[in-house]
Amino acid sequence: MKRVTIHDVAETAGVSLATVDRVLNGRPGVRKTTIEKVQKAVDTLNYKPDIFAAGLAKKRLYRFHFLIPNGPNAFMEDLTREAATHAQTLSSDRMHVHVEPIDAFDGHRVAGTLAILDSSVCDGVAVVAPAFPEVRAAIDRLQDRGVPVVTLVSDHPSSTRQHFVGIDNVAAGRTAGRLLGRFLPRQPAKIALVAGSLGLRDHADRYAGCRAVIEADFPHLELLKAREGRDDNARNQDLVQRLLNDHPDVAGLYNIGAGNRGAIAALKASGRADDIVFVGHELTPYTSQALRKNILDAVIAQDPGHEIRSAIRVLKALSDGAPIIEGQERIGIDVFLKDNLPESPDVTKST
Amino acid sequence: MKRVTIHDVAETAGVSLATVDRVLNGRPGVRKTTIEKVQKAVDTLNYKPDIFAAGLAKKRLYRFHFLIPNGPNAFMEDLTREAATHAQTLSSDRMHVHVEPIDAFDGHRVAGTLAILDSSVCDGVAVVAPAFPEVRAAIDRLQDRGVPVVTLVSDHPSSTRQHFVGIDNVAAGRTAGRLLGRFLPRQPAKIALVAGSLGLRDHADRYAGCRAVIEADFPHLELLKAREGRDDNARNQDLVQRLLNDHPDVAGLYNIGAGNRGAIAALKASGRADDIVFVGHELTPYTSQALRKNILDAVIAQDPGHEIRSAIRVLKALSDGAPIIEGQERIGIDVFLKDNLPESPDVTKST
DNA sequence: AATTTCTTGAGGTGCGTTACTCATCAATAG
DNA sequence: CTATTGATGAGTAACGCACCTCAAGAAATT
Repeated sequence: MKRVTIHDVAETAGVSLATVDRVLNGRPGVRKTTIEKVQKAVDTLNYKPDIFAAGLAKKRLYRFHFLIPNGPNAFMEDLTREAATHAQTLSSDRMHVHVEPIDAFDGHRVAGTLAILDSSVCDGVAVVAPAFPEVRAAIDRLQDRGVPVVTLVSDHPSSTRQHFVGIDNVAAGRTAGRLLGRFLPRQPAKIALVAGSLGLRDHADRYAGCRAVIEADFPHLELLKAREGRDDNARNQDLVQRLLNDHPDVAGLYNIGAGNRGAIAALKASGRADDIVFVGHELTPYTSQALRKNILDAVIAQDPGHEIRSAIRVLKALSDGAPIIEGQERIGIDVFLKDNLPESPDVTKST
Repeated sequence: MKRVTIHDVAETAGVSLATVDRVLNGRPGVRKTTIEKVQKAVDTLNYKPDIFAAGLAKKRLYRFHFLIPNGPNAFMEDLTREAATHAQTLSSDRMHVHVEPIDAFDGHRVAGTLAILDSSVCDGVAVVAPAFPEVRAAIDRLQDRGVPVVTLVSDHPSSTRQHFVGIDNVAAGRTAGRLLGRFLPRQPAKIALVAGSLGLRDHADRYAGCRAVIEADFPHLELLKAREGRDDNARNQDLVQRLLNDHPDVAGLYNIGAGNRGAIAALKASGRADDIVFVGHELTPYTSQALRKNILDAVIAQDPGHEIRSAIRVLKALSDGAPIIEGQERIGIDVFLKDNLPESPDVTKST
């Protein structure tokens, strides 16, 4: 069980240490046949470089920037908190995670933030990318400069980002639709929809997924036109209140985006919270409590901790040129009922 | 942004390198006041040892043994596969994960396997612990010998195991109960129950959770007496077939344990698959397909990949004497409908 | 044949810790 | 006053790899 070192590789390949080093680190000046000899030796010996020694010698440093929207959004706050927590924990692992709050509605500012980054200050970027063309362009340019970029939560499929860490929002919407369909009695009824903005890709995807399922499998249910509340609690409260007033026969409510607090308040005030099946997104102290109180009936969520850790793993792999284990990086669409809530609502303690 | 090394600590503490080393590694022969001086220097400089250098110098090796039941259980096979996959990946991280299949029904054999381990051959053990007193005793003895032990999937709360990696099965049962209650129409009906054995702690917990929810929130539903099929497909098929025959008014089915394949077959054969709400556990190729075909209506699951990774992290932390980040190690109770299934049914590829 | 270019060997240094040994020096006990 | 113990300094050899230099032989070019 002794470790295989470059010495062993050199010996069995019949070359010198220097040559092995040249091959292993892709340095020039080695004949093709020699390269193959070395590679064969590596394979037969199953040589793996010692990450400790390599890391030490390389003085490797992983400097990652996380751009996460600020603002009063509980989910983004969770993301930020998780990232900050890991920034602490991982500083001993030669990883410097820098969390930079961004204004998700100001594309130029975000693009500007991305524009000043390059490989001299940063080895990888994870960004919750607002869907502006200038942001997409900035991502592409960053990649050209050799900085790997992963998109977080919200994807930019047309950009050259190396990886997307997040959930399939169409599937999430389908899941919401099925829960609504199955929780509601099998009789004609209306379902009210509230979104942040259908201009946002994730919201549009969820909407499409939900609609597809309802139309296909629950044709007795009627989806009302989606109202846009910009993920704002006050606006959502107002919207839901009005929807409930205008439609006494609304039996279901799906909040596609954030701002559940407003919807919860309106539903509570209406006195119809028990009768209306309400499905929302993201686990927060508010949605947890609403689930416990039977105001919310189900929450579709993604785990911010998993997402941050996955993003870090992926960025590290990209920096190292290591392969990404797809199965490990798949973010699940979590379904929470009142019974399978995690024990503590605050995901992370300040330890 | 320069790295702080022990040299810096030694300098600002006004002591020698050797003394810093003694303090940092808890070696004897240092006066209390000196220890404090060093510690203060560490704090003010915010010194963190370089894991690369430390790992290299220490020639640290993490040898973990995973004892996982063999036999034709898809979930255990997944666990085994995940562990094996990580054994490969992590060998470069100086971790040697050894997977040892055990016979979960032979307590003495398992206890014997545990008995021959000690700190000279193994730095940590994760075991899917069969609920035999001799196994519990063996775990306790292993810990006494200085080998940290975590229980996996199935807990031994009364043993001295350092940690449990798995889900809260009462909550899982509650979740199943609520899904049944909400998916079924609000009218009197019977729910059939199949378990592996109510002598198994996890199964008993799930049963209790399900019963509690049904009785409290869905009193119009009647839970039939749980039949025990020993997680065996043939037996389960037989059981379900008989249950459906004997009770034409059965509207729901909850398979508490493994052996979904048998239940699925029986349900399919009965021609009542579409009408009966069927909730089961664990995501396998069979349950995935049954969900897609509307035979299964919901699957409660735990992610074997998460569990293996969590166990490894916990064992590593225990070996290092490092703290465990509870929030990160909490295993979620996953709910799968046909819409939020992971893309590929086989969780891991052979790369 | 002379010259240039390519390829390889030999060797060294540094990375930050760990885990030693050996030598001091002081305080304390006998 | 000496022997003993305790606390500390000083130094060093790994650990395995990355990266660099210098030199020399081989091959290709002119």
